Amino acid sequence: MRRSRAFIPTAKEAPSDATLPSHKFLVRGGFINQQGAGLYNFMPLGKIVLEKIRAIVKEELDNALCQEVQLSFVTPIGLWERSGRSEAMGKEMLRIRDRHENEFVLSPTNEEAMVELVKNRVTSYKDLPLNLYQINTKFRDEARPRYGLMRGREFLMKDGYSFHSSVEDMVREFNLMEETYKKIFTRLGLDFRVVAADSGAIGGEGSKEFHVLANSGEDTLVVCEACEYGANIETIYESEEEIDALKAKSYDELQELKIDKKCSCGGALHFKKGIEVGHIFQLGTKYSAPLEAYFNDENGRTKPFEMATFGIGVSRLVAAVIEQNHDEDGCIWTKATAPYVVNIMVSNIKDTAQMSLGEELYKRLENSGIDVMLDDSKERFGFKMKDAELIGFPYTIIIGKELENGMVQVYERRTKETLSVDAKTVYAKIMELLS
RNA sequence: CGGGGUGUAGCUCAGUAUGGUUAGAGUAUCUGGUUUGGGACCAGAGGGCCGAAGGUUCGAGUCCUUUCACCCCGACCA
Repeated sequence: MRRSRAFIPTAKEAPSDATLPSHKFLVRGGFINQQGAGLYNFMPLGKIVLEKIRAIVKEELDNALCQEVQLSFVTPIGLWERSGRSEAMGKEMLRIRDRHENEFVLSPTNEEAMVELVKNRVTSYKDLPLNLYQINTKFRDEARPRYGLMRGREFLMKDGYSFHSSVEDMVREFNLMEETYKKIFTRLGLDFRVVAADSGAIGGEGSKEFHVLANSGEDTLVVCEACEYGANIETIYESEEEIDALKAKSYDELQELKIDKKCSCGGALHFKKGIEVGHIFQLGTKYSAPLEAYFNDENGRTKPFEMATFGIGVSRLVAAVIEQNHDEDGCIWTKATAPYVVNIMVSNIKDTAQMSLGEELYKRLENSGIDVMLDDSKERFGFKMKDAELIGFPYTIIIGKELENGMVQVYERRTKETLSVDAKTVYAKIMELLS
């Protein structure tokens, strides 16, 4: 993309109500803008990031033999009445009426719809297991939406549902999804923890949450510094009385308290703040039994499906990446999530030598499949640097006055270090950095 | 859902206690000039139904009523 043609309305000032870094920088960087309470528009940069995350999620799920579908966003109220969740979810479900006065719900989640989809279409144990997912808009009418993309009312979520002929097979899939989720978050370049969790309104037995570690997270986790153990503190309160005394304390107080308890591996336990970006549940027959979704087993017996469900907050991940990766100047995208990985900054576009080198590099990198931005805007050097830092390109090639000596600079956003490189070898250098 | 707050230029905000010329600033935008390695400088220009609807008044951004929207604290919540 060329900066001179791009719709990237960056701003010096953040909206006064934004408190989180991700909210401030995503708005200032021209990624998103607010449409209403808990409602956000994605502008070109935000849309690219969202699609990149979505593509990685899809690729890993497809590798694990999950299949993507797309369920209707507007669903008849009857679907929710049959499962009893019309009542249970209450006002969080946004209800609307059509011209015939029929009542509908904007899907907050899709267990019912997915069970209905599979019911009577898969009727034999021979056709199991089956794992279907979608990456689609959800709407939850939160009492108080806040924190930008972190807790919106309308959001993009991947929700997956698996169907099995036995509990053992369901647990196998549950474990497979845990591994798949780890691959996804690792590929995204995130520092995360898998923790034992409370299963909340969805219900079911085994449940694990995936948290991106960030100071601004809304959840408090207890994590072991030595092994992989981690738990959401909500769960611990319920199961371990001795830590219950800490319940009333604030997070800051918690930080100062030493937990005498050691992890079973012997490592020390620490409190961390986390952003929940994934949640997997073992459902069993919680939905299949009441909705009468049955199959025949090898003995010809009719049984409800054993089910599990798997969620990833795709639009929340956009914010989570920034909560974990930013500094006072703006966003620091990971290589996998950056809207453009390389920014070629032509310091003075009136300088034909600078401009033609910029164009040449732009073409070469694009031909190599690199997502690259050519900053051919008329702005001055300082403005362009501030802009690049705010947007957060992982690398910026600075083509400026040093070109007279045949040199350009490679600026790394995360470290803010600048490396002087011969203009002739900068392409190879970038390819090396990106490999 | 309880409690509190805010709506004035694209954005960030003054102005409202005590009603009174033509509603301001910064920033952004446009023109021209000077600049050209860290959001530059000078000069000029455009941009407003003061959230909306009623009311009081000779006169309302300012006072009253209603309403809508957004935000903050809490409760709730994948």
